Amino acid sequence: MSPVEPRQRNARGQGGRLSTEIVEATQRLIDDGVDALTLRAIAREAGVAGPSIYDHFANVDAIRDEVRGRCFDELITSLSEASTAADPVTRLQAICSAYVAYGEAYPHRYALLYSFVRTREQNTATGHGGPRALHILVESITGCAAAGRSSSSNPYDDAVAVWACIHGLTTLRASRPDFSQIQSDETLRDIVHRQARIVDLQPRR
Amino acid sequence: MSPVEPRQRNARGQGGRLSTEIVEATQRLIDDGVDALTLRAIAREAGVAGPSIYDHFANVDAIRDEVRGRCFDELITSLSEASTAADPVTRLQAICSAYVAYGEAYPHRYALLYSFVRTREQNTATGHGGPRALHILVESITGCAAAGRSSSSNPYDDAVAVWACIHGLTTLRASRPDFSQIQSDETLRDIVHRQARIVDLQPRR
DNA sequence: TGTACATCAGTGAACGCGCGTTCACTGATGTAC
DNA sequence: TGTACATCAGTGAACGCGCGTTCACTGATGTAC
Repeated sequence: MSPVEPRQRNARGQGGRLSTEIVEATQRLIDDGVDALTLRAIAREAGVAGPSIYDHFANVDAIRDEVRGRCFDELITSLSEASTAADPVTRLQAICSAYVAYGEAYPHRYALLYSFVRTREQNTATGHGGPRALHILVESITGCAAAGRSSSSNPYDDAVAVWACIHGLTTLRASRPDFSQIQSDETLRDIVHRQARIVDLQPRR
Repeated sequence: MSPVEPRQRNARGQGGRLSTEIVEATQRLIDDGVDALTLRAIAREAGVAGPSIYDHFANVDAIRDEVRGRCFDELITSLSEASTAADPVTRLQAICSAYVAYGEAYPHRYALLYSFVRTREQNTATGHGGPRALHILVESITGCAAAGRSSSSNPYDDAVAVWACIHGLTTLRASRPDFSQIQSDETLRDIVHRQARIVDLQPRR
């Protein structure tokens, strides 16, 4: 549990590095699904004494917010990297697959993104991940419509619908891992196609 | 916080009533969004000494499971009661509205329904709410298809899709209360119509 | 080149608190004789 | 009708624990002279 050899303290002038180590330690605890994220548990995981946290963060919520922001960045990066295919429908599909895959790979990080937000400051501080993800979807659906592959007359509205639906599928996959229908790629495909009003070139079946 | 006059103990033979009072107290705490649901907090809310809980429940998880089961029953009842309209599309829409409305009225109860399940026993003990809700959707979509109002060739698959999507909309509404697009009835209507493959008699607009 | 001092990056002990859990108990109410 | 006893529905005190937070401290490393 605790590291065998004691942590080597950062060199003079490198004190800020502990800040990153604290955030990474917290992310590990979140990934492990710990129920109670405490300051002392974070300090233990980072290999540091409890009070050392205070030089870098005011409290656990501040650390959690930092992790949340990182996770949003990760997710957005993942969506951008998936957005490479030339065919607009393939691209939309890849973006949505990447979205769901992130939630599947890191269910606790994903849950953190959409956890109840206590204060308005937290909301405005880290709440931009949703709109950024949404923007990628809007662009993608706009591309499908421009290519005549979607009958969407309002890509923004349809992107919101796609977002809500793949969010639902992602969280259901986490809470019902035994429900094969929900885990199926086919289900994801159908949901996205319908909400994005994709016009199939050749109807399936 | 604590009741003014001390709780009157149950009459002889009525000891089991405290069990219900404990569950109700826990539900109040959950509705209030308390972060840490502790045995002592539940006892305080129920107006009872901490150890008194042990006569009725082994631990907090057992109480939470009981609350979870009740909430599933509530939700299913609410869906059934909404399922009255003669027109099958109106009926499906009413069921989905009731679903989302439950999550809106009791966001913390709804979150409890879909929270991570620790043990398989808990899952099988209270996990039947999902399938029951799903069954109502399957029947409703089947009704739409039979009336020629849905082009669904597989009501079960489409019901799963509808379920995942309205689940996503419900949780997004809770975590993004300021996002008006998500709160809109129009968005809910569009999502359900598309996933249930509803054939509009007269195209909108 | 020495040396005194300042600063940096943390540590260890201590505090008061709420927690889960145990244990012997209490007082009201029913029941056997 | 009395009375001793059993049972029921809890209670209060106590325990050991982990928590957040404070405070004075430590020891390594840079810097001024």
